[in-house]
Formats: sequence, C-alpha cells, structure tokens
Amino acid sequence: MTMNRTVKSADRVLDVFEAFGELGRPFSLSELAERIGAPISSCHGLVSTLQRRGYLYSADQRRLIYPTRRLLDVGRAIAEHDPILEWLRPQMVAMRDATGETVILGKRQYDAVLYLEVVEGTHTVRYTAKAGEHKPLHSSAIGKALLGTLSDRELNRILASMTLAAHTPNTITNRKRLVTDLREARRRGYSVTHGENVADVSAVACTLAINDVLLGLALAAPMHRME
Amino acid sequence: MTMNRTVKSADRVLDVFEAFGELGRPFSLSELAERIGAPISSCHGLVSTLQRRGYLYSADQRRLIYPTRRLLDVGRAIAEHDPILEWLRPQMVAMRDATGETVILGKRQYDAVLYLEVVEGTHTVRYTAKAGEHKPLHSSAIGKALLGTLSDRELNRILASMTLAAHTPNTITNRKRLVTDLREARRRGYSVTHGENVADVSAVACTLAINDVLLGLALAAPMHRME
DNA sequence: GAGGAGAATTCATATATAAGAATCTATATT
DNA sequence: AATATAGATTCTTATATATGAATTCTCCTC
Repeated sequence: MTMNRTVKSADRVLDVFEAFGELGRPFSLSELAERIGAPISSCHGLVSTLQRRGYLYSADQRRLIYPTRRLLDVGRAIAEHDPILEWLRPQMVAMRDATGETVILGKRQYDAVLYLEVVEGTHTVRYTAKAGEHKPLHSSAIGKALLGTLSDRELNRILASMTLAAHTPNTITNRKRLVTDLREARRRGYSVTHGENVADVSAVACTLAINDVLLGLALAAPMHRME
Repeated sequence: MTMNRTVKSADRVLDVFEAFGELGRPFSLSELAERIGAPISSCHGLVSTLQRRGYLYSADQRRLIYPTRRLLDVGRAIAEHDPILEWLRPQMVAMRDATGETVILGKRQYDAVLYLEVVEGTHTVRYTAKAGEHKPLHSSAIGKALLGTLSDRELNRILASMTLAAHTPNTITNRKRLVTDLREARRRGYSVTHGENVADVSAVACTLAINDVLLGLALAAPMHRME
C-alpha cells in the first residue's frame, strides 16, 4: 500500500467494531482495550465518544459494552446507494447461482486489489473472502486482469515498485514470466490463476469498465472443480 | 449527557460514514471535508486511513470516494449476535404487525434514553426514529417508564441534575407534576405521553428486565390513532 | 501545447490526545 | 462488616495529530 499517514483513533474505531463483529459478544472496557491493543485509559475515551454518538451501549448494568444497531443502519443506507454495486450486484448473484462458485468484484487501489463485493458460492468448500479485503496484484486473478490493461510503461513502473512475494509455490515471482502471463491473458481476454494466491484455488477474471471505473470480476473455486 | 472527553477523529470517522449514508452518493475529498466540517488536510489523513483498512474506495478514477460494503458486513456480524435483540426483536416485530404502529426498545444511558431498536410502523404517517438516537428522559414514554423504577432518592438526584426542557407545549416541565405523573404510571403499570416530546404523537411504554438489563419498550403513534 | 483553475498532497508546528500512574468504585470473599 | 480484588475513571504530560500554508497534480480551455 503506497501510503504513509495513519490516524490512530480512526483505526481504533474500526478495531472496536471489528472486535465485536468477530467475537460476537459484549466486552468489558478492559477486555476491549486488550483486544484492540490499546491502554485502558485510551480505550475509555474512545468508548465514551462512541457511546455519546449512540453506537455503543452498556449491555449490562454499566460493565459490559456492545454496539447498537446504528452501525448496521448506516451501513445499509450506504450500501443501498453504491453507484457501482447497485447495478452489478444482481448480475454477480446470477453468476453465482449459475455456477455455485464464489464471484468477486475488485478494483485496483494503489498496489493491491481491493475487493468491493463478494458473493459467496454455495458449496461447503468454497473460496471465502470479504468485501474490503486487499489482495496482491501479481497473484490474484483480478489483479492480473487489471495489470493486463496497463501500457508497457505503466506496467514496468508498477512492477518496479512491487516485490513479487510468493504466497504459494505456484506464485509467479519472476517479472519476465509475469509479463508473459499478462500478455497471454490479454490475448485470451481473461486472466487465470492456478493456486498462485491460495493453494488449491483456481480463478478466472476479466475486466470491465463502468462509467470510467476499471473493475475486475472473478470467479474462484477449488482447483478440482475448475476446468 | 453526563460525559466530557471526546476523541475528535473518532467522531469524524462516524461523521464520514453518516455523510455517505445520508447523501447516498460519492464525494470528492474536498466536499467530504466540508460536509464533516474538517479542514481538507485533516480529512485527507482520515480518508487515507479508512482506505487502507478497506472501508473506502475511489468510485471514480481517483477523485470520488465511496464506502465499500465492508461496513455493512461488520454491522451485520454485530447485529446478529446482539445479546438482547436476538431474543426481543421477533417479539417487537410481532407487536408492530399486530398494531401497525412503531415499536421501540430503549435503555437509559446517563441522563437520556438510548434507542436500541426501532421497528417502524406500516402506516404512511407514523412515528419515525432510528436506533442510536437519544431522547429526553422526562418527555419520552420510555424515559418516564424508566424513571418510574427509581427510588425516591435516586429520582431526586437525577431530577436535580436535569433541566426539564419543553419540547412541545405539552411537555411536563414542573418537577412536582412529573413526579406525580411517574407515580401514576407506576401504579398503572405503564407510562403514557401525549404529545410531550413530539407534537401529535402519543406513546405508551413499559419496562422489562432481561438478565439484569433494565429496558423500556414503547409503542408510539399519531395521537388520533391512539386510544 | 501552454496556461489556468480546482483539487489533492505535503509540511512544519501549534494543539489535542494517548497513555502511565493514581484514584475511585463495585463486586467477591472471609 | 471488613478486606481483597478487579475493573473503571481521572489526571498530567509527553507524544501524535490536526491544521493553515505552500506545493504539486490534474483536468480544462484556448
């Protein structure tokens, strides 16, 4: 991620909500503080602020804390008006229903792919991911599809600033091989990964542009079901 | 609200999400900054942080910003495990379906009522509110129901620290009259408001305790439909 | 292709906040 | 009831961040 500045309390607000989302139960102030890795006194100020705004309440006679439904309401209001997903989501669901496999929409954000939407497959064993996650450009199907749209200049510039980390034995870590792979994908019209990011997962991805936004759409599944 | 300390960037994180939720469209950095009342440079750092965490993305070729679906996912995960609502929500929905009117669950938070859940009525003209909102203790049905459970000592202490602001001509602003009203409500088993908080809105509320948590449950409707 | 306007980014520093320590409160135990 | 223990709150100050100003970038217009 090509960015530096971070706002600690902003990060912590997210940490707080994620902690409740993951554990799914109320915390005491001190447990919450430990979970988000903050001193109790700092956590205290944060919690006060979130309470005052109606996002947290004490689920017990003042000791245990849990979020109110407010965050959900805000999230819903936001999701209802997403300019891209509004249009694309129904089609992703149709693709998922037709194949039973996970369908993902992503976008390049600096030197990573950002998942904007994930419609999970129906099989018990399936590719699982969440909107908001970041994936490497060089080893994910969407990443390779998006890289394939760049001019040689741009591609070289980006590749120069990246380290092609190996996530599995299949990850392409050699620049020349990657460039060749991207050329093939461009000729073919879609990119392919064979366990390059997650072992045993294959995926295909293509690009699409919706009012000036370049997106990548992928179908991912365990290798043995992909052909 | 009896609290002092506030964390500015935490407040702003909420401001950001609420701004998107209310307006329902992408913003440029500068427009967002104006909406949340922050300098552009401050907003910039904040947005960077939220982007890095996968909560915001540029919905356009880098200019316009919009939240990802991530917030919704976190909100859902949280709401699914709410210790109180899990159990109570279905009953609130049943009440709403039986009456067609708005049903509200609230709790005392310092010197206000915090709405934990609102199941809106089905009539075109109905009482509307959102989870996370705060209402006055002395003029809302839930507030009066909760005040009614206090001992005389506690009640006097709380009343002493409150100003009985008039929200409508019907608001009870006299301490003695309020205490009498609370006594009646306690005897009756439920509290009542007649346009005391919002003109033309009547409401009834009772209290209930779910594993040590004292809650208030209200039914609110336009006066002419209440009898 | 040059110039200009609007927006994004960076920077230095005044300001607000994070965090350790001390204090206070509530609950449990004897 | 007295004490112990765990947790919440307050306080102070070193530290991190918010901000105005300066800079850079991007997109239009001519």
